Amino acid sequence: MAIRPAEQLIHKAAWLYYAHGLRQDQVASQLNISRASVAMYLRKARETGIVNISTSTQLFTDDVLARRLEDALGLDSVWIAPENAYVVDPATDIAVLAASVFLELVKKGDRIGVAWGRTVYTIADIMSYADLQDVTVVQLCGNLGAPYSYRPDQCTMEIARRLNAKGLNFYAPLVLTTEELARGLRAEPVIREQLSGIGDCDLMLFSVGTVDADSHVVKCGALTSGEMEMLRKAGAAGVIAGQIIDSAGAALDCSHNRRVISADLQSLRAIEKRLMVVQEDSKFEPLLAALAGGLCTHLVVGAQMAQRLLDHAGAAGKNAP
Amino acid sequence: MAIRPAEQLIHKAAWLYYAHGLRQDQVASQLNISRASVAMYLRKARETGIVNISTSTQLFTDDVLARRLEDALGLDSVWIAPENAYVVDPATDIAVLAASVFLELVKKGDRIGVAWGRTVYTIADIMSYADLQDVTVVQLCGNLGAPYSYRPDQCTMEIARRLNAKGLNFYAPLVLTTEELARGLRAEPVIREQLSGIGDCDLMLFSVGTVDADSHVVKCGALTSGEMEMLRKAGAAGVIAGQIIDSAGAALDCSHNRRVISADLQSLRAIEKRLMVVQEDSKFEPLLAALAGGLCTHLVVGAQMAQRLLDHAGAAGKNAP
DNA sequence: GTGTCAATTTGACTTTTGTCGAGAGCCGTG
DNA sequence: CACGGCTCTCGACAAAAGTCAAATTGACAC
Repeated sequence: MAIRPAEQLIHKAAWLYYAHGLRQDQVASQLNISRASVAMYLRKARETGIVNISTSTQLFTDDVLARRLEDALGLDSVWIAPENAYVVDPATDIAVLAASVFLELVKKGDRIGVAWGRTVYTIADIMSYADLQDVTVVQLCGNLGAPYSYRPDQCTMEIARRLNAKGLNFYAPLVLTTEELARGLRAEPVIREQLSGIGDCDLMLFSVGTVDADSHVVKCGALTSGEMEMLRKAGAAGVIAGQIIDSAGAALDCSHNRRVISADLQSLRAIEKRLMVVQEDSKFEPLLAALAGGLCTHLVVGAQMAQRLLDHAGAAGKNAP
Repeated sequence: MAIRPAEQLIHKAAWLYYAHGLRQDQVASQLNISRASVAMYLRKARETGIVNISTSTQLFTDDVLARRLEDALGLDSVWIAPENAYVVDPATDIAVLAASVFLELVKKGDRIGVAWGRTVYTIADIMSYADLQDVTVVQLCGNLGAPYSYRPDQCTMEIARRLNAKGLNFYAPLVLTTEELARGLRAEPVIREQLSGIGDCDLMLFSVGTVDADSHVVKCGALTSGEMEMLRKAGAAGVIAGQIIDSAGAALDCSHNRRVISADLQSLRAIEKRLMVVQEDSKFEPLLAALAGGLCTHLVVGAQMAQRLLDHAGAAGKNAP
């Protein structure tokens, strides 16, 4: 019988195996199929998120360093990926941790804002599947016109797919050529609606970009390296969802920001849980800017970066009083 | 080195294996231990709840029968354990499902009320481990003086142990000989505090007892079969947390209820999620009584019982208009 | 009818995992 | 300091799970 085995069989096999603790051959005889099929169904069950295998990220917050950072920075929670005994490379380790943390923070019924970039896409890519109900994933900023590897819509859709959620894409370019056009587009009902819905999110996933010639926004063509150079001289310190922020974490008053279609920082701050993930050690300054702006509540970083942050906070603390 | 490998190693092994997807031998070489040890740590990780393997109970609510029951009874959610292709026996199947559902409903930070009885204890016994933070499990009624297999405190403690939660026991007998003594005891600060804390629970797990000579409360010696006989004549229809309810689901006006140390039904109804589990088909009448009293919001039953409930609701519906 | 196609299933094989008893280090005790 | 008792660890074997190419099946078009 080559009838589509439907979710029914997958679910049943998963139930017998994982919930009742039967062995695969026992499941096979219960369902009158071969053990090989059972093995296949179980793989599908894991890939679909019908079964969920998660490991506690407790240890990574229990770290003394993490606790001290939480206090020093006034964050809800900090996770630190240890960098001594890493598995593949520090960046991947951080992404794996971030994916677990993210899945731990998602609740059914949630509305989730997702930014973009290499970090976010890496997380999406290694994230395991979940079968959450009534979850919506919304794109936080416009798209890139040119085809590029880690596009905002790709990040959004991939995460939505993994969570078995609805993905809400942004059908607008990230950056326009004139401010007037950007204003006009923002006023469009479809766009306006999406932008105003961002504040209703329960959770947000993002990273922060650098403001040098290697920056993501430069490489993807949203800005030339010359423009970036000028912006940096004007006080640019980081990039959040396509927008330039200064070292205080406020949106920089510049033409680029006025030509961008993206969630404004005010709306982002209205989101209860804002998970920021930083992989590269080179993102120290941008990270500081984002923290200064109170843009994140939950943070995942590597051990090295964590130490730098704490040293910085300690030094600043000592200078202040 | 026979130093206690602490949670540290267990956690690390679990992380590499489950989050990073390494094989056991790879984990072993990473941690410089034998693969056999890795296998052992992983088992411990599962037993501790450091890793969590859960399977969606979606299918059991998606059932048409379940949906119709939700509507007919006005419940938030109904799960039906299919009884045709059962694994061990219907009762165990129901308990396995109930345990999964229960774990799905628990959130960290929750306060959970737990009643007692064979059903509750069975669920506790097969429930997998979880590593939840800040969870408190409170006992909903007093204890039995005589040693008995499914004691209230055992149910509470076992569930607390599985969830890695704090267990709050009731240091009072379930039923006293005089009403006066019961009143006095209820007024005791320790007891009063515990009783008044019940309404603050987020979740409650309970079953309902029968009111015949085979009843749990009779077998454990809280009531003689003669007393039970009289209570039944007086309108007793079921038992909830040691208290007798009538067919409308209200506390029966009787001496026994006045001599019992237990959460009053009003407090129970203040709990947001009230999960009731019924294993035996013989509990049809008690179940109806509990439903009539609006005592549960979430229900787990077997297919046969579900069908009877729906037939009953349908018949009642037809008679009414 | 019957040929084609894609999906599903399976048996046989390989790899991975679970388990057990033996051994080794640690500690308090006599 | 020798002695069990204890826990942790490991090697080797047995059991279970993963994988793949080949076979079967039903649907559909001709």
